[in-house]
Amino acid sequence: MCSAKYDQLTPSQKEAVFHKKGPALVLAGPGSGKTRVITYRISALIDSGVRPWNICAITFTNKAADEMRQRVIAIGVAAGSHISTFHSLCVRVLRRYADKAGINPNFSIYDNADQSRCMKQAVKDCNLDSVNFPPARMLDAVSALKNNLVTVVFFKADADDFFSKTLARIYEHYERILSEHNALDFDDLLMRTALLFDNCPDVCREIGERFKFLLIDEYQDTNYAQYKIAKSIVSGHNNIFVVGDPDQSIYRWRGADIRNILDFEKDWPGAVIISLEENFRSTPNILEPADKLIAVNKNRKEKKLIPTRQSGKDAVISVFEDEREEANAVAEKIKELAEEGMPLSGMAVFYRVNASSRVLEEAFIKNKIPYQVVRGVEFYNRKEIRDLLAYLKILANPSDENALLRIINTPSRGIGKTTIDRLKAYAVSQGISFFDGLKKAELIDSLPKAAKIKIGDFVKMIERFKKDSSGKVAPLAERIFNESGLSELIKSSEPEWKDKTENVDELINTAAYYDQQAEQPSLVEYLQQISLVSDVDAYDTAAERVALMTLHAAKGLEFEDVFIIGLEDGLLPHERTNTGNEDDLEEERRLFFVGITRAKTGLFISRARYRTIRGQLMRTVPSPFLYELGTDFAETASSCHSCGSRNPFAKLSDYADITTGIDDTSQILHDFVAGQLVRHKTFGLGRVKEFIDMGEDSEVVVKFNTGQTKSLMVKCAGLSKM
DNA sequence: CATAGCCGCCTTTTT
DNA sequence: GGCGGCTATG
Repeated sequence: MCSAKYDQLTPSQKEAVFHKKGPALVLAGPGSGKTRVITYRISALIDSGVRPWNICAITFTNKAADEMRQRVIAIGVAAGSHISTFHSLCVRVLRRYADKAGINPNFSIYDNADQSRCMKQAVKDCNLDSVNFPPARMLDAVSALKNNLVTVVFFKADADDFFSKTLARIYEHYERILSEHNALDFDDLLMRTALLFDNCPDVCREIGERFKFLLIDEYQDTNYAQYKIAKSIVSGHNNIFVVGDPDQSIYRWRGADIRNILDFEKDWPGAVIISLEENFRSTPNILEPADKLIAVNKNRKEKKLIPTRQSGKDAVISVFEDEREEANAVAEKIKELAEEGMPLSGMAVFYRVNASSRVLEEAFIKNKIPYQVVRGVEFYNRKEIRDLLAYLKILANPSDENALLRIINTPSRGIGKTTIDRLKAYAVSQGISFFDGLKKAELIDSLPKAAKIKIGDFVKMIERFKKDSSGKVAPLAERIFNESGLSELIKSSEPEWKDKTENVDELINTAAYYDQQAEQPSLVEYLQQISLVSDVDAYDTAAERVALMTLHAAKGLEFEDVFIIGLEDGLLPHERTNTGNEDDLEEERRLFFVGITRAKTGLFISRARYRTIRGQLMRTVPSPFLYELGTDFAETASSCHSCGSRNPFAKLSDYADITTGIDDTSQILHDFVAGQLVRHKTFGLGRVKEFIDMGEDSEVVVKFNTGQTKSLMVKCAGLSKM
């Protein structure tokens, strides 16, 4: 505590940073210095004599981990503490204790694409059709089970109704396929680690001794498996220190359980609770509407956002004709701000769904504004990248059938579907892996001679690569690219061969970077690492470019000026959450809240009257959230209404009026949209379920908040649109 | 067996 | 509007 470096902390921040031992929960609103508290706490612990390697800090993304590492070093602490995400930590643990976890340490990590492939197969293997049992839904269900540490055996024993029993079968088959491929999915990483700790007290103890202090950021977004992992690690000493904000919990759909943070005191008796309510990021102009919005959520602990900054410019809500006008206006406003001196890196545009980035990109290109779409995984989803990685994966893990099937005939080498089917049948009949089946192709009677030769050549090539797969990754990747025929394949793809080559070069660069930074480069480790990259990981904070990202990706970031587009019912809140489930709606509200509170001084919210959805131009309904931002806010806008500024094409700076938009829609009486909010004189608020267009005699089916559903004649019903 | 073209599907958010 | 999978054709 000797150092002046802690002087700038507030009293509550200091209380958190210098918390000695035992469990502590830091309830911290947006912009209150959460990450700073963890960073300084690492430093304070080390100052007090704790060895760096006895500290484990968990962040939400790899990007956040990288930044925290740099900050820890920047405030004068030598590196050495373990800072990573839960998933990365689990991979390390699982590799180290693979035998005790009952897995092969060279496991592949299966991403969404791999998972759906396996799930499709699993559904098929159960002789079920994918209409009644959509693989995507089954995957969600299995993921939820894994997040709650429900194993196949456990779930099977519990399944009593038809659906559960069927799901249990699907789950079992899916797990079998994964294990045959020697693969783990994202949820497995957590579940297997949690179960390992449960089953092997010695491993648990060893980890607990290694990590004498556990710090977790974004604790509101941890799921049950992560909670159990944390609990196991600290079981010997209870030195758990978590930081989070229940109002920023936006990953419920992924199993995040807000009770982890709400029940912290119950879980760890004697826990110290520290609140950080002061906001150092945003002006009151931004915090006020944010506060009013989040206050609408019923399922929450009340908490005020206390501004510490001076008032600044007003937040703005604008209406545009369609998504192109909206995107254009955003681009123009950004250009204007840039001309006034705002660096491009200080501005960001947020949207609910990734698909929204397209229109924005076009507008940015047209306006010649440098931008970056923050979407890291996209790179790894490119065909040429996946192909090259598949070669590497098959070397690291020959059981990885997904990888093998991907490259066995890429580039074409005359091994077609029939050959593959025969090979597969043989492998299954012999109870060996697909790759081992390939090696024995000579013995398969059903295969023509030509096919055997081709397969033999392929196997020889893979074995050749395998011989130098033990050292650095980059030279191996380069060699495979040149010798496998991938390089020619790409060169022959006419218009985009240049882009593709650049992408491959980029991949080889990342491999080279890995080689250089790793103590002992290993192909397996490299592959496992890149499987865990997240969207934000690709975000180049230093680049002088405007950042475009989803609201989810925006978590933990901050910008001087923030644009949030598409404030329309069905988009934000998203229609998939219009299930009548209040919890889902509240999560969407929190998502909007997270977006708003990323802004330091400028907040520009917008919506479009029409939006192209699935290639069709649709009339939209304003997001109900717009009405929750507060009356002052709405009045600011309507005062402009009186001055006659109603031009929907106005720049964002010329306040368009949100109430104008409402008036506009309510005047058109013969056109309702399913999902739309309406009000009836006697039944009150409701949502349109169906619109039956019969001109003057049109009917509309409305489900009212009272619970009843009514079919009404539009011309007599006197419905007003909200 | 390869390729092109077509049909029909889905389409939230992500480690 | 984009992709995966299927089919028809070479």
